[in-house]
Amino acid sequence: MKIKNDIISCKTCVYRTLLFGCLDDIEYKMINNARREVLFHKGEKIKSEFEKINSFLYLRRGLVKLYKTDHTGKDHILSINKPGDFINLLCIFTNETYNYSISTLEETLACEVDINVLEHLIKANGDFAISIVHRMGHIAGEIIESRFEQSQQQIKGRIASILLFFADQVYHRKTFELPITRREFGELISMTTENTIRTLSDFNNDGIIATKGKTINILDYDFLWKIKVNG
Amino acid sequence: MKIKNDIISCKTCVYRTLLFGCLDDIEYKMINNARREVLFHKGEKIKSEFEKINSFLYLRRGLVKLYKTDHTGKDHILSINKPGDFINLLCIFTNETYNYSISTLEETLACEVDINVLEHLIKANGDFAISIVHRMGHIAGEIIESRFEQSQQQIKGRIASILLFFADQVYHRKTFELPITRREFGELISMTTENTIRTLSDFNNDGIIATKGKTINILDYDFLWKIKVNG
DNA sequence: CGCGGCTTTGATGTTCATCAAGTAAAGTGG
DNA sequence: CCACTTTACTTGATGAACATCAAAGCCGCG
Repeated sequence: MKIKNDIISCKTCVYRTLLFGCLDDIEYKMINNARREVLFHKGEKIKSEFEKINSFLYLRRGLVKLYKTDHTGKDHILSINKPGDFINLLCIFTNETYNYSISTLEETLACEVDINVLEHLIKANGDFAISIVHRMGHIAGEIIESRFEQSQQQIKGRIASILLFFADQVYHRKTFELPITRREFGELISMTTENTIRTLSDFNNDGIIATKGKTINILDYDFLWKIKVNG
Repeated sequence: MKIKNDIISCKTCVYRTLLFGCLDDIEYKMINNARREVLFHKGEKIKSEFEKINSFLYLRRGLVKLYKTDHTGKDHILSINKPGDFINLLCIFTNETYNYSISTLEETLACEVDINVLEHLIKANGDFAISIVHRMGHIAGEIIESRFEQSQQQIKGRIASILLFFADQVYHRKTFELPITRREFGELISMTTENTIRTLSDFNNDGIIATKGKTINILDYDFLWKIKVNG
């Protein structure tokens, strides 16, 4: 972890309008003053479950996983978050602790804002409060939707969903380097490493994708969508 | 559905302090004026997925299920909500539509508050905004936790969890009438009706519970808890 | 009384986890 | 830089968990 000193102003941040668009200049300066940029290298743990929440976090660059460890020591990945995501917004104002851990999958640049300043602004600026509540609703909706989707899918559908997630939401390309191991892939879809590998091999043999190590090339995008939706 | 005219004042409502404790008298009257009590009979659909959200709902009495229907027509129950729960708080301020349907499992009395009034109060009263955001965080935390739990459990653990949920959270008794059918039980734990019945029969034969139709009597509470935690 | 939905049990097959074993790749210390 | 250790990846065999199909009893309701 490295705290950056040559931090970029929020004014040039493409993600600024996502959440802070309704702040006036003075309020906005408060955020900027209470803010620090932090650079994490790959594989670093940003936050631990049960750690006290004292900042608001969002990603400028990189990729992280949100996960929980069960009593047998096995990890379960809740979601993978990308630039623009507010990785702790949903649980931030509970006055409690994180209910998941966060680790980086790539070198990651994050903004960290003092939670007290955010709380002050929610109290002071009604429009900002509304925008926070809106944003929380959207994040919750995504969680509900992904849970609903997974409960209908078998392993092929779940693998297809994750591959399409990386292609459409993260890399915006049909060829990309998978940022997670096969084991993490399994932890993300609640399947074993072995069956995850087997299914990826099946997709490869069937000509739906081409795999070479961590490189994935989606050959039949439409068919992958059919698998995602139907199974 | 029946709109009650002899509505009870919020002042005597035991659930009032849960969310409206920080409102002053004038604000509180605004809520009260924008509020109506609605009585639904058993099996009634309160809200449909894709319906526009225009009110805030919470339960005074009764029991409801939140669920989604998939493209094959099969229902998936997201959660069962009891008095005191804010059944649409998490998705309410998205300016969008419900992302699940809500139906009653028993005769249910609900309070419905105009969403515009709530939005106005969030903007005007900072402490109220904070309490809303806190409450949303807690609800989200419960969803994340239940998802994490389910991903580790097989059918026996999931059945045990639901039985303990009804005993501990809903009825506060070890003997109760199951408010859902066996099919709905399956929809709640993402298992088939047949295997749900089989497992309940196993628990019955093993002397962990005693079942007679919809009546459930938990005989070995501690063992049920072990099943919930270990599998 | 007959129909439809709920419940239950059994038989069968599919999906997935587990165990085992081996190869490849990546990190580690001398 | 190389030997060594660890971690990641892969395939196969086996059994457990679960879905599906079928059939029958039960119960409430028009």
